[in-house]
Amino acid sequence: MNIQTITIKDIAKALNLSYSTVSRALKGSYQISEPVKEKVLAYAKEHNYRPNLLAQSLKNKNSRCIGVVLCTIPNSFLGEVINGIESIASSKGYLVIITQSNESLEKEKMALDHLTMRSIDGLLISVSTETINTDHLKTYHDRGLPIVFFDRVCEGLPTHMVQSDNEGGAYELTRHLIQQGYRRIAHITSPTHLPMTRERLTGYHRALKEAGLDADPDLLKNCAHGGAIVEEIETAINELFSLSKVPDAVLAASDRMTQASFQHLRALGKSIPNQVALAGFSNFSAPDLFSPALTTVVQDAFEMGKRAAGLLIERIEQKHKPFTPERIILPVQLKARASTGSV
Amino acid sequence: MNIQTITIKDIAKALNLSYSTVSRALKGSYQISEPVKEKVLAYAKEHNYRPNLLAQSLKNKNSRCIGVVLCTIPNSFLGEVINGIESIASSKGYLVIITQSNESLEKEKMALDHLTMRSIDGLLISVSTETINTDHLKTYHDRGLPIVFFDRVCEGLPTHMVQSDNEGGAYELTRHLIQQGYRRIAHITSPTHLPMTRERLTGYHRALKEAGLDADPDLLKNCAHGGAIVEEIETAINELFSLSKVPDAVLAASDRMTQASFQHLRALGKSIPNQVALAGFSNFSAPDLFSPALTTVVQDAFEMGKRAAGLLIERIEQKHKPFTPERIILPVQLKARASTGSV
DNA sequence: TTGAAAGCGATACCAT
DNA sequence: ATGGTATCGCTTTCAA
Repeated sequence: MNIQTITIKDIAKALNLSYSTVSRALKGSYQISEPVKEKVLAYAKEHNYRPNLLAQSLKNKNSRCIGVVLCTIPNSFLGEVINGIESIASSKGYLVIITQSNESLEKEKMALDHLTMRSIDGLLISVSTETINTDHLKTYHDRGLPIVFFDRVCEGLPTHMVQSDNEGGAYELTRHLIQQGYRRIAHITSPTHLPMTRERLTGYHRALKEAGLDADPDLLKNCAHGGAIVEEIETAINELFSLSKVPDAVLAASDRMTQASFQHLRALGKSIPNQVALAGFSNFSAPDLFSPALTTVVQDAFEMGKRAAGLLIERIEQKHKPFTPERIILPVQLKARASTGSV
Repeated sequence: MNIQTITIKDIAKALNLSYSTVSRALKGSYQISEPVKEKVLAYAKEHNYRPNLLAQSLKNKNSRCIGVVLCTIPNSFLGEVINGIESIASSKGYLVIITQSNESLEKEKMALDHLTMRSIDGLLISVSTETINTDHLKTYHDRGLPIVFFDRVCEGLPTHMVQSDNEGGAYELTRHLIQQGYRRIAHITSPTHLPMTRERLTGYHRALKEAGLDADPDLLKNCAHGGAIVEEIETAINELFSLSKVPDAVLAASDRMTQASFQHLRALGKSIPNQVALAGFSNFSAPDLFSPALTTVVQDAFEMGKRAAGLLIERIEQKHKPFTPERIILPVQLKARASTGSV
């Protein structure tokens, strides 16, 4: 249903004008005389005229909507990204439609299909952990849908991407752990096909190498679902602690992984940071309320949303012009706290 | 833009049929012969026909979209509510459009205007703390927009509402605190014009009365912005602790209030639960990771979303039929933890 | 069973 | 400066 009071036709009839004149007057066209403009505007205001956006979209072939696909909304990091997206989008007059993939490729495709059927002007996406093949995105991209990746980006599509400095963050975290005296640092990672995972791994390795430490492959645990399934992380941690040489520190790759690791380490009765240190990528609103307070690398989620939305809208509004895909790397910030012995 | 491959007209031309026949065949109308139906469907599938939902909406005067207005997306409770809403909506073929009011009446009105301009079939709303007057909602409701309230409901509109058992929750929390030996229990509340606030207050008073305790008005602190502004809560707590008779327990009304109270009590160096106990309404995913673990009343956020969406869609699809406004009260669950001395 | 045509609301080209 | 009209893609009434 559409809560519409009057249409252009109503105004035209009431004022004895043609549809086109009213339409033009409403848009402030220079070809319409002042008196007519004023009359139309006044009548429109008085009768609370509101254009039918559906009809406009149908005619103009644009909807001033942008679609967002991400794993899950109840997530401290992504929630802030959404806020960043909305701040830019609404200032430019775009409506944001958010859909969730729940880490499922199937749902990601469905979300994409739905969004495009509803006519979106562009897409912002952080892919699911199952998204190895990107043909579904490529199809739409090739047909002209502007796409910008954020957070979990994908290689292979010539478009913008906005992400955190994953390598730098993992490097800082690892170096910090080493400085604190930890030597057997385990790393719980997301699926390896994600660039993000490889970048973090690179930072981790670089810090180890710089310190002259060996990278023990036993200390690397891969979580195929990126932490969506708690058991996965519990298993990883259990395996780590059944090694002959157990780790003395755990580096977790995401919000959920950090939290799940925390919970499971406590359940196992491990004392943090004495028996084992814990640090991770995370955007909890209050990591200092945990016991002990969590050492984290904080990403600028809001800025990520803003940048991604900005680039997308620029693409949408300059569709004709050629462009060079940009890859934006946002700096992250190490927050050393008690969980790594920093007091 | 619309990623459309072919239209009904294309199919009609290709198969030498009229538009109407194709349209009917696509909908599986009984008036179309099997062979024609099959031909059309096959051709449509082969050429990846996808209906233009904008055009359909314009014609049918429905959009199969429902709008949601809430304070803020990055919120553990509301995030889960959204998931509940989506689970029902998507199963019934509705797209969910989420907008935020950020506790501002102005933004709430704007969100409402935008949503209705985009043609939503119905609205789910949890009002902002500033929403005392509900004329903006009434206007749309009177014009036929189905509305269902959730969480922060409003009186005065003859429509469904879905909320938690606020009175019961506050009662349980207060009774628990009393049982644990606390006697001067402060209550930090949301704005008093919200039914939710009054209900919680009632529960709090009922428990006090039952235990034969006086309700000291000094122990009641009202936060006009419902916790959106941290300073507000800090001030409330500071005032409580500058009383001649300080409280020995604090009952917080929401997620954000609970967290902010926690943080500020710690900043003040108050030992929880020895110097002061803390308990509150909250849906943190891991209240046991706090130090000390938080005693909370947990609301069934997902169920709230499901019920609200279910009622709304029912209203949308049976618009003609008269209905009796329902008020659904969802049970809550007390989780006693260390912050109230329960260890 | 199928087709023709009007119309949803807005826009823009072509006239005047 | 203003009006007439076709069009966007789809649905539906009326006719055949």
